[in-house]
Amino acid sequence: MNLKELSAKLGLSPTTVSRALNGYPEVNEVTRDRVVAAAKRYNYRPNSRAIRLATGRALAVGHVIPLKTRSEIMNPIFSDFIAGAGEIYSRAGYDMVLSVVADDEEEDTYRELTSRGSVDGVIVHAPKTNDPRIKVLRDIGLPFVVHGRATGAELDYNWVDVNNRRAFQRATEFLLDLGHRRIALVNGPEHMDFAVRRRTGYLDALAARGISADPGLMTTAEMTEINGHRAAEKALDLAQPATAFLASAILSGMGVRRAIEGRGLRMGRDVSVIIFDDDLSYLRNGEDLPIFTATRSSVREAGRLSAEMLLGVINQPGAPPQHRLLEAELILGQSTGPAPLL
Amino acid sequence: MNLKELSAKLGLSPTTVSRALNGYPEVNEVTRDRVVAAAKRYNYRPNSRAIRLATGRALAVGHVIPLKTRSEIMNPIFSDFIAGAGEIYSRAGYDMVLSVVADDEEEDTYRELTSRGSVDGVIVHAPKTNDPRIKVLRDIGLPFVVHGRATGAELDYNWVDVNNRRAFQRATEFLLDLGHRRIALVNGPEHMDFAVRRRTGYLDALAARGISADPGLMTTAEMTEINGHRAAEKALDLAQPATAFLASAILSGMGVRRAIEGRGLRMGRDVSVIIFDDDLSYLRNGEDLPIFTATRSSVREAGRLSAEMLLGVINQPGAPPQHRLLEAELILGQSTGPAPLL
DNA sequence: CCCGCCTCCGAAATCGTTTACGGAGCATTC
DNA sequence: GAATGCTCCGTAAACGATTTCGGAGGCGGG
Repeated sequence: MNLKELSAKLGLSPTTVSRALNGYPEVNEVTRDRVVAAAKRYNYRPNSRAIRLATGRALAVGHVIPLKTRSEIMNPIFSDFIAGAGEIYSRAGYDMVLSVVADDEEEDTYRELTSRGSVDGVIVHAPKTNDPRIKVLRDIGLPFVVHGRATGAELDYNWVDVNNRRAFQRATEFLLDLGHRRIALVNGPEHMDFAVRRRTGYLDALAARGISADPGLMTTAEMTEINGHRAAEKALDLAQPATAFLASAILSGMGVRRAIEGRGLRMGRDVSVIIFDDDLSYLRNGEDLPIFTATRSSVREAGRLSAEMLLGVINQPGAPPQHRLLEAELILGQSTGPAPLL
Repeated sequence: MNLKELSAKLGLSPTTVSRALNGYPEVNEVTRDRVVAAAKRYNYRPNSRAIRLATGRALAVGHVIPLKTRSEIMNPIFSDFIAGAGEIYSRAGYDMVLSVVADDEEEDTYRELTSRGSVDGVIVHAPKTNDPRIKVLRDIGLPFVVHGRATGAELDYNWVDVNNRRAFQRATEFLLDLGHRRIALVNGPEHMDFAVRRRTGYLDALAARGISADPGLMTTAEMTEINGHRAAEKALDLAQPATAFLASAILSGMGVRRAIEGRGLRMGRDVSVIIFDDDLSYLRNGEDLPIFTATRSSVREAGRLSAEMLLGVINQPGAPPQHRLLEAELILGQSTGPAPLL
């Protein structure tokens, strides 16, 4: 059942039927009702392919995912972010198209997507410091929103980000207030922008108290359980071992916990741990009571906000760049306590 | 730069240019070369919206994701499966569109997707026993492939699945061979089809040795670290505690391990653990040496196979239903050993 | 020489919508 | 009573490709 057939059944022109269904004012209300009723009755749904061609819009947004052997982006964050964004898209009648491409094809993919007209905008995931994708997208003229920020980008752009620096600064201060002086940082990969910001926050807090950072207490690696475990082992083996940990992800935190308990120590009493909790649906930080004290910010919510921003940008081109800086909340769990007296 | 402009520049008709670029035989090779060169030179890329309308194909496949508050589908599996499938799609020039919808809207979404013509086929995720979606899709006539199987479906359909029953049967036998008699099953939610099959495998292996299953050793819940921990605590608290565990996911297994080590026991010596390892990119089972003994089957590979099957089904309608049953390999890690002597 | 076949190309319809433009009918205004 | 404006609807041209149908020209065969 297409528009022509429906209009024939109604004895109207396709124009009027189209206008009636799309809410245009130049159609009598009684005919509109008649049209709407018939559309429902005959189960008419406009062909999206035709709409897209006629309107020149793709009614779709893209998420480009570089398929690295190193798994940076295919990370636990991803599915929850997608879930949040997808919620907004489907509500707005937009499709979400995912492109999984080889690492070096990402730029080409953006060009393809625009010149073939398959998307109206994209979300940029996992920005690195000085990320080249931003310039490329600006040059192409494809609307985009970055989930995170890319320090060093010369041009302004749309982004949604968590205040990573502040979060880790607060977390560090909290540990310092508890008397901890040997605080280990179990950070993510530091070519990622968020990881740099978190380190900065950590260092700022230490500096503010006149404590010099110990490079031996700082590690950077992909945020897996194993890496967390390894980093904690190392920090606990030091002559002056760490009494507290700041972990960039709940998985790292789980590794840290395992290292602590593996030594017969108790987390929250002997050693304190704070994690960054993205509030993932299948990696919950406890149920009623949080296990880890954490800086928490829902990545699903970030997905929603990014999607909303992108749809806004698409529908009002020429508007000034938008920014949304979310503050992570500091939630108290069972993994922190006063520094043990020596 | 569209087809008309390009053909004007070449002094040819749009027809010939289209044919030249699409490899039709009725065009002289020298003109074809000329056309191809010009297309590259002017950076011409055919508008996908127009192609879709003209050919009547969507050149896209859908993945419908019910957005449950209970997070079943938004699970760790998801992103790796998507990565595998997306690889195949982009190689074939297909788009992958994700629809995140409320639980009760899934059927409507399928109808919408077909009648609006936005996809050529879909992948069905996380089938339950007697899953209603299969009948719906058959009725609609939309090509689909199920990742997993739905016991009790009356009609035949396309699927890609792991031999879950066999995997858990072998794992159980392996533990029995090591002398274990109190083997706990830490299963996933048993309205999911794969969970039922795994339980069957477990029970079959026990029955074959004349061991009656102890309901107190069997738990079923979402596969999180916390639930794994809880289940293990319970099984270790029994009067006759478990000496071995069979966990349905690596996350559950991590919880089991924590419970074991929390009691000062050592995994692999005092208590054995086997997990089902989906080979997730960010939840690796060790690095060189596997931590857990495991039945392993790459979910990313399953994504690839499902996508290939779906594209095949789309391009040869009317072909008989296809099936692909993958066998999980049993890999030896450090988490299993002979049952302790009493 | 004519017919038929093959090679190569073009005109025009088609896919199913949206939308610019115009026009009929009626009421209002001066 | 003519001009103007408003309401409501239709004609036809887009959108940018594919595809059906057919035709011009060259070549070989009878």
